[in-house]
Amino acid sequence: MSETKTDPRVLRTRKLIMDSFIELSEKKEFKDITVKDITTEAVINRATFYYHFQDIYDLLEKVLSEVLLINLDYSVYENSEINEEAFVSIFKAITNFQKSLSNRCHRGYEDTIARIIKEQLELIFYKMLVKQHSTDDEKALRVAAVILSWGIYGASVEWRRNSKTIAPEDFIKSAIPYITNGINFTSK
Amino acid sequence: MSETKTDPRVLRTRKLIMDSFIELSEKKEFKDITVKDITTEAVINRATFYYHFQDIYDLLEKVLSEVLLINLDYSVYENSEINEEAFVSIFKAITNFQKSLSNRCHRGYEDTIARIIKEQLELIFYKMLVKQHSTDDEKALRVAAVILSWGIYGASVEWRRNSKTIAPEDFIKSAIPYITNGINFTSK
DNA sequence: TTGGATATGTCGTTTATCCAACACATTTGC
DNA sequence: GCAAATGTGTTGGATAAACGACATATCCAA
Repeated sequence: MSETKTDPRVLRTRKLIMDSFIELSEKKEFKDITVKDITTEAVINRATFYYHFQDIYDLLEKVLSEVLLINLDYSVYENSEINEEAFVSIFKAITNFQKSLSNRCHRGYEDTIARIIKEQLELIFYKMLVKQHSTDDEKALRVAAVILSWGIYGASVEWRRNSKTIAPEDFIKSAIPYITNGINFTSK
Repeated sequence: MSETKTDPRVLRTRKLIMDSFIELSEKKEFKDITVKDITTEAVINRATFYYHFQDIYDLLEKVLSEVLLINLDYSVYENSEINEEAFVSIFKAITNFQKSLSNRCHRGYEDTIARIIKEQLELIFYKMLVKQHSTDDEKALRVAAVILSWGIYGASVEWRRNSKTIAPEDFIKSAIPYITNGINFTSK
């Protein structure tokens, strides 16, 4: 709730850097983008880059996390408990996100991207679980979040591999009954 | 030529302030715009405003000068000596500029605006005269620039008062022969 | 008229950003 | 293969911008 509001300078600078990176990544592949490119585009000093990010991989992570989070948060605010609707919209968010990535050619960073997606998913699911079950068994909820995140991410991998012709919502909907029944069974 | 390049921070901040001011001046009249409004819109600290501008009138001057200068510079680079074409395009720049102002309602500041326009015109004309006549009689060129700036500005006032139905280019073209003949006569 | 609210301009301190320089790694061209 | 060029990550000192506070001015409603 009460986030200590951060210095407007850092907000500006971070946005400049991230936007410039996104801009550049529409023209070149990630491996061809240098820190100098980014700071030149953003018109900030190269040293300032390192004030905010550890290196260019750190930037990649944070940009991807944020882009993904924007999609996911939307799904969450629309329906703030884990139900069929939420599941479907989160799944669509993931597939959308991966589609936008494939346009930007981050080849060779699939593992990094996969990790980021799962991390963000886990965060989201955990938040929702806490809201839904106000238990204090934090660890159990964390594990549940891990399971859900890996599961839904795995589904997106599967979808991309075989079933791109099926609409994402139909693809995920077909499996949901089994999952949700399972969840209801164990938690009630 | 060799302008000492200025700190990117000040370029950014000045642009933020000026853009915010222009943005605000499309919604309110100048007299209703406060320094706080501007700095809030720009998301900069109020003290920073005073680091760059003496007060809000100073900002008005600089914004107007810059907007006008953009128009004028274009005219100058297109044809860098004072001839009929340059005269016409400068005249059009002035009338354009005044038209854009009348949309933004700077009522009560006509005198300020008139002064700014003449100052900028004088600057432009002086530059062009220096380039054209590489004499070292600086003072004479300054006086000539004053005459030209007042003259062309006066023409724009006259045009706005009576002849808005005539196209600016036709309006100014009708008078040019007499002026340029005069200039050629005295300088050759 | 008064008093509260809002705007102005300034100051001292803290923090973010700039800049030039450095040592080191990687790439590129010959 | 080597040299030159380019990229990386870090440092120390200089400067801009942020922030909170202040005295003062202006405005407006009670």
